[in-house]
Amino acid sequence: MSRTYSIRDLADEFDITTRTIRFYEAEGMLNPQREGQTRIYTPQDRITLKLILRGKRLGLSLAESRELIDMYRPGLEPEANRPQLEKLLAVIEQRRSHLRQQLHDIERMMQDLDDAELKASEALAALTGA
Amino acid sequence: MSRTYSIRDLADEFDITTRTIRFYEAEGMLNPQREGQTRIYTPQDRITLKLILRGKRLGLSLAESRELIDMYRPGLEPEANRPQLEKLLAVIEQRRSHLRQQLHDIERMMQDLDDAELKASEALAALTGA
DNA sequence: AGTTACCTTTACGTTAACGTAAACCAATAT
DNA sequence: ATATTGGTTTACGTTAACGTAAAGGTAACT
Repeated sequence: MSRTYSIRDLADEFDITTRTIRFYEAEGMLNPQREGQTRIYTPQDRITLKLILRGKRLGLSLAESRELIDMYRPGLEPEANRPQLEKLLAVIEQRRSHLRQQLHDIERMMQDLDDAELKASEALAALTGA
Repeated sequence: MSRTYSIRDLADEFDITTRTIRFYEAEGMLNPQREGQTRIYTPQDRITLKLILRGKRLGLSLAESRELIDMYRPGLEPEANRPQLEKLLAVIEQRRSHLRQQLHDIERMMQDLDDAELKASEALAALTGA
Protein backbone atom coordinates (compact mmCIF):
# COMPACT_ATOMS: atom_id res chain seq x y z
CA MET A 1 0.00 0.00 0.00
CA SER A 2 2.82 2.42 -0.88
CA ARG A 3 1.97 5.99 -1.73
CA THR A 4 0.72 7.10 -5.06
CA TYR A 5 0.64 10.46 -6.82
CA SER A 6 -1.72 12.31 -9.05
CA ILE A 7 -0.44 13.99 -12.17
CA ARG A 8 -0.79 17.31 -10.41
CA ASP A 9 1.20 16.16 -7.41
CA LEU A 10 4.12 15.46 -9.66
CA ALA A 11 3.68 18.54 -11.82
CA ASP A 12 3.72 20.74 -8.72
CA GLU A 13 6.58 18.96 -7.04
CA PHE A 14 8.84 19.26 -10.06
CA ASP A 15 7.47 22.52 -11.35
CA ILE A 16 6.49 21.25 -14.77
CA THR A 17 3.15 21.12 -16.54
CA THR A 18 0.85 18.14 -16.74
CA ARG A 19 1.26 18.39 -20.49
CA THR A 20 4.93 17.62 -20.05
CA ILE A 21 4.23 14.54 -17.97
CA ARG A 22 1.73 13.21 -20.50
CA PHE A 23 4.23 13.92 -23.21
CA TYR A 24 6.83 11.76 -21.49
CA GLU A 25 4.27 9.02 -21.28
CA ALA A 26 3.47 9.33 -24.97
CA GLU A 27 7.19 8.93 -25.57
CA GLY A 28 7.10 5.69 -23.66
CA MET A 29 9.08 6.83 -20.64
CA LEU A 30 6.29 6.51 -18.10
CA ASN A 31 3.53 3.95 -17.75
CA PRO A 32 1.26 4.99 -14.91
CA GLN A 33 -1.64 2.84 -13.84
CA ARG A 34 -5.16 4.03 -14.46
CA GLU A 35 -8.09 4.43 -12.18
CA GLY A 36 -10.77 4.76 -14.76
CA GLN A 37 -9.41 7.45 -17.00
CA THR A 38 -7.20 9.03 -14.40
CA ARG A 39 -3.49 8.40 -14.18
CA ILE A 40 -2.01 7.09 -10.94
CA TYR A 41 1.74 7.30 -10.39
CA THR A 42 3.82 5.07 -8.16
CA PRO A 43 7.00 6.10 -6.31
CA GLN A 44 8.89 4.30 -9.06
CA ASP A 45 7.22 6.49 -11.68
CA ARG A 46 8.20 9.48 -9.62
CA ILE A 47 11.84 8.42 -9.58
CA THR A 48 11.81 7.87 -13.31
CA LEU A 49 10.48 11.36 -13.77
CA LYS A 50 13.18 12.68 -11.48
CA LEU A 51 15.83 11.00 -13.61
CA ILE A 52 14.38 12.45 -16.79
CA LEU A 53 14.49 15.94 -15.34
CA ARG A 54 18.02 15.50 -14.07
CA GLY A 55 19.07 14.44 -17.54
CA LYS A 56 17.33 17.46 -18.92
CA ARG A 57 19.21 19.80 -16.64
CA LEU A 58 22.40 18.29 -17.98
CA GLY A 59 21.33 18.88 -21.53
CA LEU A 60 20.52 15.30 -22.42
CA SER A 61 17.84 14.64 -24.99
CA LEU A 62 14.88 12.54 -24.00
CA ALA A 63 16.25 9.71 -26.10
CA GLU A 64 19.54 9.87 -24.22
CA SER A 65 17.83 9.95 -20.87
CA ARG A 66 15.80 6.94 -21.89
CA GLU A 67 18.98 5.04 -22.65
CA LEU A 68 20.40 5.81 -19.25
CA ILE A 69 17.17 5.07 -17.44
CA ASP A 70 16.67 1.77 -19.20
CA MET A 71 20.05 0.74 -17.88
CA TYR A 72 18.76 0.94 -14.37
CA ARG A 73 15.61 -1.04 -14.80
CA PRO A 74 16.76 -4.40 -13.44
CA GLY A 75 16.17 -6.41 -16.57
CA LEU A 76 14.21 -9.11 -14.80
CA GLU A 77 17.34 -11.26 -14.89
CA PRO A 78 20.75 -11.27 -16.53
CA GLU A 79 18.75 -11.80 -19.68
CA ALA A 80 20.94 -9.16 -21.25
CA ASN A 81 23.22 -10.77 -23.74
CA ARG A 82 26.85 -9.90 -24.19
CA PRO A 83 26.64 -7.48 -27.14
CA GLN A 84 24.00 -5.57 -25.24
CA LEU A 85 26.17 -5.29 -22.17
CA GLU A 86 29.21 -4.28 -24.14
CA LYS A 87 27.30 -1.58 -25.91
CA LEU A 88 26.03 -0.42 -22.56
CA LEU A 89 29.53 -0.12 -21.18
CA ALA A 90 30.54 1.87 -24.25
CA VAL A 91 27.63 4.22 -23.81
CA ILE A 92 28.56 4.71 -20.19
CA GLU A 93 32.13 5.59 -21.05
CA GLN A 94 31.01 7.99 -23.71
CA ARG A 95 28.62 9.69 -21.33
CA ARG A 96 31.28 9.88 -18.67
CA SER A 97 33.67 11.58 -21.05
CA HIS A 98 30.97 14.05 -21.98
CA LEU A 99 30.46 14.83 -18.32
CA ARG A 100 34.18 15.33 -17.86
CA GLN A 101 34.13 17.87 -20.67
CA GLN A 102 31.23 19.60 -19.00
CA LEU A 103 33.04 19.71 -15.70
CA HIS A 104 35.99 21.31 -17.41
CA ASP A 105 33.78 23.84 -19.14
CA ILE A 106 32.09 24.69 -15.90
CA GLU A 107 35.39 25.29 -14.14
CA ARG A 108 36.53 27.64 -16.87
CA MET A 109 33.25 29.45 -16.91
CA MET A 110 33.19 29.80 -13.13
CA GLN A 111 36.61 31.35 -13.37
CA ASP A 112 35.43 33.74 -16.05
CA LEU A 113 32.44 34.66 -13.95
CA ASP A 114 34.69 35.38 -11.02
CA ASP A 115 36.68 37.75 -13.18
CA ALA A 116 33.60 39.40 -14.58
CA GLU A 117 32.09 39.81 -11.15
CA LEU A 118 35.23 41.41 -9.87
CA LYS A 119 35.37 43.89 -12.71
CA ALA A 120 31.69 44.66 -12.45
CA SER A 121 31.71 45.24 -8.72
CA GLU A 122 34.81 47.35 -9.05
CA ALA A 123 33.14 49.48 -11.66
CA LEU A 124 30.06 49.70 -9.47
CA ALA A 125 32.16 50.69 -6.47
CA ALA A 126 33.82 53.38 -8.52
CA LEU A 127 30.45 54.80 -9.42
CA THR A 128 29.12 54.54 -5.89
CA GLY A 129 32.18 56.18 -4.47
CA ALA A 130 32.10 58.97 -7.02
CA MET B 1 49.54 42.03 -38.63
CA SER B 2 48.13 39.35 -36.32
CA ARG B 3 46.83 36.14 -37.83
CA THR B 4 43.49 35.83 -39.51
CA TYR B 5 41.27 32.86 -40.30
CA SER B 6 39.00 31.83 -43.11
CA ILE B 7 35.56 30.52 -42.37
CA ARG B 8 36.83 27.06 -43.18
CA ASP B 9 39.75 27.34 -40.81
CA LEU B 10 37.36 27.91 -37.96
CA ALA B 11 34.81 25.38 -39.11
CA ASP B 12 37.51 22.70 -39.24
CA GLU B 13 39.14 23.67 -35.99
CA PHE B 14 35.89 23.53 -34.02
CA ASP B 15 34.26 20.80 -36.04
CA ILE B 16 31.21 22.77 -37.04
CA THR B 17 29.82 23.74 -40.44
CA THR B 18 30.30 27.04 -42.18
CA ARG B 19 26.55 27.37 -42.09
CA THR B 20 26.72 27.44 -38.31
CA ILE B 21 29.30 30.19 -38.31
CA ARG B 22 27.30 32.31 -40.72
CA PHE B 23 24.25 31.67 -38.59
CA TYR B 24 26.01 33.06 -35.52
CA GLU B 25 26.91 36.11 -37.53
CA ALA B 26 23.32 36.56 -38.66
CA GLU B 27 22.41 36.44 -34.97
CA GLY B 28 24.79 39.28 -34.36
CA MET B 29 27.38 37.34 -32.39
CA LEU B 30 30.21 37.69 -34.88
CA ASN B 31 31.22 40.58 -37.10
CA PRO B 32 34.09 39.46 -39.30
CA GLN B 33 35.76 41.83 -41.70
CA ARG B 34 35.32 41.37 -45.40
CA GLU B 35 37.79 41.06 -48.18
CA GLY B 36 35.47 41.62 -51.07
CA GLN B 37 32.70 39.17 -50.37
CA THR B 38 34.79 36.81 -48.29
CA ARG B 39 34.75 36.79 -44.53
CA ILE B 40 37.99 37.29 -42.61
CA TYR B 41 38.12 36.37 -38.92
CA THR B 42 40.44 37.82 -36.31
CA PRO B 43 41.79 35.99 -33.25
CA GLN B 44 39.17 37.89 -31.26
CA ASP B 45 36.43 36.48 -33.48
CA ARG B 46 37.90 33.06 -32.89
CA ILE B 47 37.71 33.49 -29.13
CA THR B 48 34.14 34.67 -29.35
CA LEU B 49 33.28 31.56 -31.30
CA LYS B 50 35.04 29.45 -28.71
CA LEU B 51 32.95 31.02 -25.98
CA ILE B 52 29.75 30.38 -27.91
CA LEU B 53 30.63 26.73 -28.28
CA ARG B 54 31.55 26.39 -24.65
CA GLY B 55 28.22 27.84 -23.70
CA LYS B 56 26.57 25.40 -26.04
CA ARG B 57 28.26 22.44 -24.42
CA LEU B 58 26.83 23.64 -21.13
CA GLY B 59 23.37 23.82 -22.57
CA LEU B 60 23.14 27.58 -22.79
CA SER B 61 21.00 29.09 -25.51
CA LEU B 62 22.61 31.44 -27.98
CA ALA B 63 20.82 34.33 -26.31
CA GLU B 64 22.30 33.35 -22.97
CA SER B 65 25.75 32.97 -24.40
CA ARG B 66 25.43 36.38 -25.95
CA GLU B 67 24.64 37.87 -22.57
CA LEU B 68 27.71 36.33 -21.05
CA ILE B 69 29.95 37.25 -23.94
CA ASP B 70 28.79 40.82 -24.02
CA MET B 71 29.89 41.08 -20.41
CA TYR B 72 33.44 40.50 -21.43
CA ARG B 73 33.67 43.00 -24.21
CA PRO B 74 35.37 45.84 -22.37
CA GLY B 75 32.70 48.45 -22.91
CA LEU B 76 35.08 51.05 -24.22
CA GLU B 77 34.99 52.67 -20.76
CA PRO B 78 32.97 52.39 -17.59
CA GLU B 79 30.21 53.73 -19.75
CA ALA B 80 28.00 51.12 -18.18
CA ASN B 81 25.57 52.78 -15.86
CA ARG B 82 24.61 51.47 -12.49
CA PRO B 83 21.37 49.63 -13.33
CA GLN B 84 23.21 47.84 -16.10
CA LEU B 85 25.96 46.72 -13.77
CA GLU B 86 23.53 45.63 -11.11
CA LYS B 87 21.59 43.57 -13.58
CA LEU B 88 24.84 42.08 -14.76
CA LEU B 89 25.76 41.01 -11.25
CA ALA B 90 22.32 39.45 -10.85
CA VAL B 91 22.72 37.53 -14.08
CA ILE B 92 26.09 36.29 -12.94
CA GLU B 93 24.73 35.03 -9.65
CA GLN B 94 21.85 33.31 -11.39
CA ARG B 95 24.19 31.62 -13.83
CA ARG B 96 26.48 30.57 -11.04
CA SER B 97 23.61 28.95 -9.18
CA HIS B 98 22.60 27.14 -12.33
CA LEU B 99 26.14 25.84 -12.67
CA ARG B 100 26.13 24.68 -9.07
CA GLN B 101 22.96 22.69 -9.78
CA GLN B 102 24.65 21.17 -12.80
CA LEU B 103 27.69 20.23 -10.78
CA HIS B 104 25.45 18.51 -8.29
CA ASP B 105 23.58 16.69 -11.03
CA ILE B 106 26.84 15.59 -12.58
CA GLU B 107 28.11 14.19 -9.30
CA ARG B 108 24.93 12.19 -8.81
CA MET B 109 24.97 10.94 -12.35
CA MET B 110 28.63 9.96 -12.17
CA GLN B 111 27.79 7.96 -9.07
CA ASP B 112 24.90 6.28 -10.85
CA LEU B 113 27.15 5.50 -13.79
CA ASP B 114 29.68 3.94 -11.46
CA ASP B 115 26.95 1.69 -10.10
CA ALA B 116 25.67 0.82 -13.52
CA GLU B 117 29.14 0.07 -14.80
CA LEU B 118 29.80 -2.19 -11.86
CA LYS B 119 26.62 -4.15 -12.38
CA ALA B 120 27.14 -4.37 -16.10
CA SER B 121 30.71 -5.57 -15.87
CA GLU B 122 29.74 -8.06 -13.19
CA ALA B 123 27.03 -9.43 -15.44
CA LEU B 124 29.50 -9.55 -18.29
CA ALA B 125 32.06 -11.31 -16.16
CA ALA B 126 29.46 -13.85 -15.16
CA LEU B 127 28.75 -14.57 -18.80
CA THR B 128 32.40 -14.67 -19.76
CA GLY B 129 33.22 -17.02 -16.91
CA ALA B 130 30.32 -19.33 -17.71
C1' DA C 1 37.33 27.13 -72.28
C1' DG C 2 36.20 24.11 -68.81
C1' DT C 3 36.20 22.24 -64.38
C1' DT C 4 37.33 22.17 -59.68
C1' DA C 5 37.27 24.26 -55.20
C1' DC C 6 35.89 27.74 -52.29
C1' DC C 7 33.20 31.38 -51.19
C1' DT C 8 28.53 33.95 -51.22
C1' DT C 9 23.19 34.90 -50.49
C1' DT C 10 18.43 33.45 -50.16
C1' DA C 11 15.08 30.65 -48.67
C1' DC C 12 12.52 26.74 -47.45
C1' DG C 13 12.83 22.33 -44.45
C1' DT C 14 13.58 19.85 -40.05
C1' DT C 15 13.59 18.15 -35.21
C1' DA C 16 12.82 18.25 -30.26
C1' DA C 17 10.03 19.39 -26.62
C1' DC C 18 6.65 20.95 -25.38
C1' DG C 19 2.50 25.14 -25.56
C1' DT C 20 -2.10 26.07 -26.41
C1' DA C 21 -6.70 25.46 -27.50
C1' DA C 22 -10.96 22.90 -28.17
C1' DA C 23 -14.17 19.75 -26.58
C1' DC C 24 -15.16 16.49 -23.46
C1' DC C 25 -16.16 13.59 -18.75
C1' DA C 26 -16.54 13.22 -13.48
C1' DA C 27 -16.67 14.56 -8.88
C1' DT C 28 -17.54 18.12 -5.64
C1' DA C 29 -19.24 22.69 -3.89
C1' DT C 30 -23.05 25.97 -3.76
C1' DA D 1 -29.32 22.33 -11.03
C1' DT D 2 -25.17 24.43 -12.10
C1' DA D 3 -20.75 26.08 -11.58
C1' DT D 4 -16.20 25.10 -10.46
C1' DT D 5 -12.17 22.12 -10.31
C1' DG D 6 -9.39 18.79 -12.21
C1' DG D 7 -8.90 15.16 -15.09
C1' DT D 8 -8.90 13.37 -20.32
C1' DT D 9 -7.93 13.14 -25.68
C1' DT D 10 -6.85 15.18 -30.10
C1' DA D 11 -4.55 18.14 -32.83
C1' DC D 12 -2.45 22.11 -34.58
C1' DG D 13 1.20 25.82 -33.30
C1' DT D 14 5.83 27.33 -31.81
C1' DT D 15 10.85 28.14 -31.10
C1' DA D 16 15.78 27.30 -31.49
C1' DA D 17 19.47 26.00 -34.14
C1' DC D 18 20.79 24.83 -37.67
C1' DG D 19 20.40 21.47 -42.49
C1' DT D 20 19.92 21.47 -47.20
C1' DA D 21 19.32 22.99 -51.68
C1' DA D 22 19.42 26.40 -55.38
C1' DA D 23 21.88 29.75 -57.91
C1' DG D 24 25.67 32.29 -58.52
C1' DG D 25 30.62 34.76 -58.03
C1' DT D 26 35.85 34.22 -58.28
C1' DA D 27 40.36 32.37 -58.48
C1' DA D 28 43.29 28.68 -59.91
C1' DC D 29 44.43 24.60 -62.34
C1' DT D 30 44.59 21.92 -66.86
